[in-house]
Amino acid sequence: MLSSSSKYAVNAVLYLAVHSNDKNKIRAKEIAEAIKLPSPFLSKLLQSLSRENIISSSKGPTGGFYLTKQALNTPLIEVVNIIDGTSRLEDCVLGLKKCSSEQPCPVHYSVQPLKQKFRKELQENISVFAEKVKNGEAYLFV
Amino acid sequence: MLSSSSKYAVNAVLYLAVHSNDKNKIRAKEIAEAIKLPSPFLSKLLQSLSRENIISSSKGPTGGFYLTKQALNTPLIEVVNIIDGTSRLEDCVLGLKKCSSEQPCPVHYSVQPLKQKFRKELQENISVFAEKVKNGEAYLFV
DNA sequence: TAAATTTGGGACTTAATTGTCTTAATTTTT
DNA sequence: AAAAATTAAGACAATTAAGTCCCAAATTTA
Ligand code: FES
Ligand code: FES
Repeated sequence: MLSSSSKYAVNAVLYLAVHSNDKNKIRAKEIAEAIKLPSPFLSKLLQSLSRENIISSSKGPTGGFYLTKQALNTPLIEVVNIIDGTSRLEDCVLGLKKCSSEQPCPVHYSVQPLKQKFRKELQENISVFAEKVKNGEAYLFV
Repeated sequence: MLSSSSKYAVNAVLYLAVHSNDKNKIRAKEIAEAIKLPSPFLSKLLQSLSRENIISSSKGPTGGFYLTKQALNTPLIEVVNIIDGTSRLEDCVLGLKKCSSEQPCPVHYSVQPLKQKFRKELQENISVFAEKVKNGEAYLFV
């Protein structure tokens, strides 16, 4: 449902949400080891997110990636949108040019409401999902 | 959410459900033209479905692909399962080895029920979706 | 029986995604 | 000022998905 890249990106962002802040930056390599991922590839994803100001970064020794307090209030879906674009979650499931009730495909009324709810659930802020990890309700990279 | 291949396959199967029967077989080329798809590629998809007995086929002139009456009672999701496998709709959205409530990822409780409903909706028989096309409630390949 | 038509199967090509590597720019420490 | 550590950027390689092609097998028609 999501590309591998955006799965990695979401995991990494939630890892940052749990472990980092502006006083405690985390190197790409550390995250990559934690979530068992090739570090150069993760770096590229983090750079994309940083370029779009979803996460923050700083160079040099003691540098790394981190989330500011206000960044925690970003809807999680924005991470997906930057890596995958929006079409994956919005396009017609059967490939029609446009997903609409004017010209619905045969499965439209069965699945369109679910697609919409899916996007809505991912509109929750990063902090909401990070909180679940912090208090042991949910797990990353297992 | 589905691969391009299984989108094509579902479209083609529903086209057959609407237009074919054991007395009226349809050539791959005709379907490919109707749903605007490269015919050799569609042929391979139809052959996979035929091998798994989701659809029927016969060779030679007057040959082609078709759906028997009982084939109309196949759950639509089987088409997807044959082309994509089941994992795409069952695996953890964030890429955990296993999607489960014992070891849930941070978005599990938000999206797992939706994934399940999605699969359930596609359990409806092929005939149910074909009927919508026949009576003008839904459209193929637009 | 021969020719024509269609599916079946597999090798091959192309395109997209995923992953790696090299070098530059920035910052900190010494 | 120099060295070390880190992100930034982009070229390159490998893998997977998508699409093409060729020829064999089966069936119908003449
Ligand atoms: S038209 Fe196909 S999902 Fe909406
Ligand atoms: S564990 Fe991630 S969706 Fe169920």
